[in-house]
Amino acid sequence: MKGDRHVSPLTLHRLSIYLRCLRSLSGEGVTTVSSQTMAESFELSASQIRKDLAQFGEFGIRGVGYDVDQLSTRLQSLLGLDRHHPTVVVGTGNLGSALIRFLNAQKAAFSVVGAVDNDQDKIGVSIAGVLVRPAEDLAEIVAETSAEVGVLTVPSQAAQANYDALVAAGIRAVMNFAPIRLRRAGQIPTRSVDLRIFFEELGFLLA
Amino acid sequence: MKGDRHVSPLTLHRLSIYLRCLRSLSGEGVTTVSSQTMAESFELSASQIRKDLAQFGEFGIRGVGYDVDQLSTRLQSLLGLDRHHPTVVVGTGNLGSALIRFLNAQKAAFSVVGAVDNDQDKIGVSIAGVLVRPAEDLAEIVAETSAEVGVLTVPSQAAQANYDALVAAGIRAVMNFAPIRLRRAGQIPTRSVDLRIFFEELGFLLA
DNA sequence: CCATGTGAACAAATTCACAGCA
DNA sequence: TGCTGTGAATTTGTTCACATGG
Repeated sequence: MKGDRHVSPLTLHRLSIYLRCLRSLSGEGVTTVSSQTMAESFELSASQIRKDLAQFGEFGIRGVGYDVDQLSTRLQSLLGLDRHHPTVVVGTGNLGSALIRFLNAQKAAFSVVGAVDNDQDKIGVSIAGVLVRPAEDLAEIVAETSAEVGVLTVPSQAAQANYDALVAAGIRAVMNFAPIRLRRAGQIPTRSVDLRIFFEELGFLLA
Repeated sequence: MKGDRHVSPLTLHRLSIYLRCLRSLSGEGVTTVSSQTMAESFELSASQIRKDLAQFGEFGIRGVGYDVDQLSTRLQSLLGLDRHHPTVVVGTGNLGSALIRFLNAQKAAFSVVGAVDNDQDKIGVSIAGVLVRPAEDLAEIVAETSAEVGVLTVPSQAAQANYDALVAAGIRAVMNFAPIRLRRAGQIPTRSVDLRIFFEELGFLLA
C-alpha cells in the first residue's frame, strides 16, 4: 500500500464490481485469475483492474495472476464488509420494507436492527423480524443498537428533517433514497440513490 | 445545439439532477435562476452547469440566467420524459412490487403496464392495479402493451435468462436490479443498478 | 516465460477566465 | 452591469508499454 491516498468514487465503485466478479469466479471453483481473463469475462479493462488494485497494495503474483479468494477477502476488508454495520431504516413504506427484507435476507455486513415510521398503521408491525417503532424513538434506537448506518426511505418533504434527526442521534453514515438533495450536517458520509434518476437516464437513451 | 455529440454518462446523470433542482425551485415559486445561484443552493459547480447545458443549445439569457420552467421543460424533453414509456416488471418480489407501486404512484413517463413472475403464489395477484401473469406470457404482454422498458427484479441466477427473454420479446431498454453483470444481447440500452454496491461504497467510507 | 505493477502518453472531464450579449 | 457560453488551462482518469520479479 502506498500511503492511503484519496480514492476516487469511480475506483471505489469498481472495487465493488471486482468483488462481485471474484465471488462469481469463486462460485465456479476458479482459484486464480489474471487481470486479462477477468477483463475479458466481465467486460472490464485489464490495466484498469491492475491500477485500481495497485493503489491498495501488491495483491498479485507476477506470471500467475491473483488468488481469487485472497483478493476477495482483501477487497471485503477494504470495503469494511468484514465488520458488522448495524443499520436503522427510517420510513417503512414500499421501498423501506423491501430494503429491510433485502438486507436481512442476505447475511451480510449491513443488517437492519431497527426501523421507525410515523404512520400509526405501521407502528408495531414486524418486517423480516424488525419491529417498526414510532419516529420519536429514533435516537433511543440508535443508542440501544449502536446503529452505524441510517437508511432514509421517507417522502421527500420529510427527508431533510429525518436526516438531521439521524445525524443528531449520532449515526455514522446515511444512505438516502429520498429524491432530494440533502443539505449535509457535519462530516457524516452520505450516499444518495435516486431511483428516478436511473429511469430518466434510460429515457434519454430511448430518445 | 451543436451537432448531437456523444453525451457522457456523467453529464447525463447531472441533467437529471438539474431537473430535480429546477422542479424544487419551481415549487418554491422561483421563475429565474442563474448558474451561480443554482450551484450555491445545491452544491454544484456553476461552470459545469453552463457547460452541460450548452451542449444542447443556448437556454440562458445573458445577464439574467435561466427561465426555470422553460429549462425544466427542455430537460424533460431531452430525457424523453414528455413521452410515455410503457414498462413491464419481471419478478414481483420485494423490490419488484415496491417498484411497481413506486412507478405507478407518480404519474410519470414510466408506468408499469404489466408484470410477470414464475411463482404460483404471486400469479393472479394485483399490485397497484397491475395483474401479475406467468413468466411464459412475457412476449405476449410486451406485444399487447407495446412495452418499451423492462425492469428486471429476479434473483441473480434467473437474471440472464430473463434478460434474454426481454430482448427476444422486443423490449427497447432494460433496467436491471439483479446483482449480476449481464451479457448484452444486441444494442439494447441497459442500465444496471446494484443496491448492494451502494451499501458497499458506504462501508468503505465508514472504514 | 508470463502477468504484475508502474511511469509515461494520452484522453476526458472540470475549472478558469473572459469575450460578448441582454 | 451581470450572467451566459466557450476556448484555454488544469486536473483527473484511462490506456499503453515495458521493466521487474516470481
